[in-house]
Amino acid sequence: MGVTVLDKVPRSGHSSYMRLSVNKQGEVQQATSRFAAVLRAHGQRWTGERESIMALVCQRTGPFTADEIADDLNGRGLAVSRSTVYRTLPLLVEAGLVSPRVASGEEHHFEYTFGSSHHDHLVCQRCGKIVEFQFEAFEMLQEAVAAKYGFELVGHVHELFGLCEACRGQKSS
Amino acid sequence: MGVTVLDKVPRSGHSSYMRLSVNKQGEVQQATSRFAAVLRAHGQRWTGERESIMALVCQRTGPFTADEIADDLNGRGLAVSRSTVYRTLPLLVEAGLVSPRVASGEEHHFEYTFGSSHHDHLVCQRCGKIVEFQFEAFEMLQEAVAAKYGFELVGHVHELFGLCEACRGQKSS
DNA sequence: CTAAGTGCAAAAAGTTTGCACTTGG
DNA sequence: CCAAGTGCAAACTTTTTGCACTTAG
Repeated sequence: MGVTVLDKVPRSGHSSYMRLSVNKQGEVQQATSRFAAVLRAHGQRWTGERESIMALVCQRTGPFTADEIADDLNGRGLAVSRSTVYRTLPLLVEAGLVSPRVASGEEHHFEYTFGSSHHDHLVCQRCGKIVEFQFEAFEMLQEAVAAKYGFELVGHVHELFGLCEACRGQKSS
Repeated sequence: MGVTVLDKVPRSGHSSYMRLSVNKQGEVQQATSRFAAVLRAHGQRWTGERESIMALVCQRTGPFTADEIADDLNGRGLAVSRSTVYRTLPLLVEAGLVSPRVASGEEHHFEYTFGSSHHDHLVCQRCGKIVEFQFEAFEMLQEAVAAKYGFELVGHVHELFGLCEACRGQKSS
């Protein structure tokens, strides 16, 4: 059960860290070929733009928006238009590589959720602190529910909202 | 474990059913007084507009958008401006009466999630069919996770994505 | 080759804001 | 009373589209 505590969501920010662990690389490759396969199956094409987007998305560890991906891409000198990013993200969702996330009154958020690195969020409604958690039991139950209704599970969104320890004290601000 | 199968999300539609079961009425009252209390605690006011919005929101059984609420309100002859709805929904979220939901590329969705009538969703990515499910085990685990990190749980979002039985057949459309 | 994809700029959605007017406490 | 809330219209932000051009298969 891995845990990470972030201070507010780290939006945007051209964080040019393209270095990956060997382990992660394998996952990216797997994700990439899955995307390519899904596209092929739908008579769609594997383009350089889609590859760039995929690569970037795989690096992300937290929620991101379409706009952020576009900016990040351009920040790295990769010329991919905003429209293309907007057109590609839904494809990644369909392919089960990315999941939509709950947006708190702003734009839509997505998150890379392919492979083992999956986790869910516990969000403080007051200060915005996010705790990532992972519980095997949830994953198993989810599979069970999906199966019960004849669904093939592709992804999920699971966010818990509440007040963190610090904020519980000064409740009625 | 209650179950309901909807055919696509029933967006908008001025469905003027204001009739409530006695049981439901109690819940609405409880929700209303909670909202009033939270407002008071923050030095905010209990206005007719907020009451109208609350009442409407309590009737909703599925996801809705700010716009829908505004239209519905106006359809019932209640003059509440769109801005006010946009300004009120976040308050309802803070009060723990409403939870944000995952939006699939459109506007932001919310859902009334106060009281016992709570349920989660299983959504087909291809045809949009939604199955509502409720599993006690999830609720309990969620409380456990929140407690583990010192959070007081207010609400949650839990949506499963996949392909329904019908859509699994014609996968590569 | 030619259907699918892309970029651009324009349009459409969706959401927020400033300001003068109301109103709850 | 007066700080908080509201409506309206304008401003903004985010997302979608039409179209001419490019390109993967």
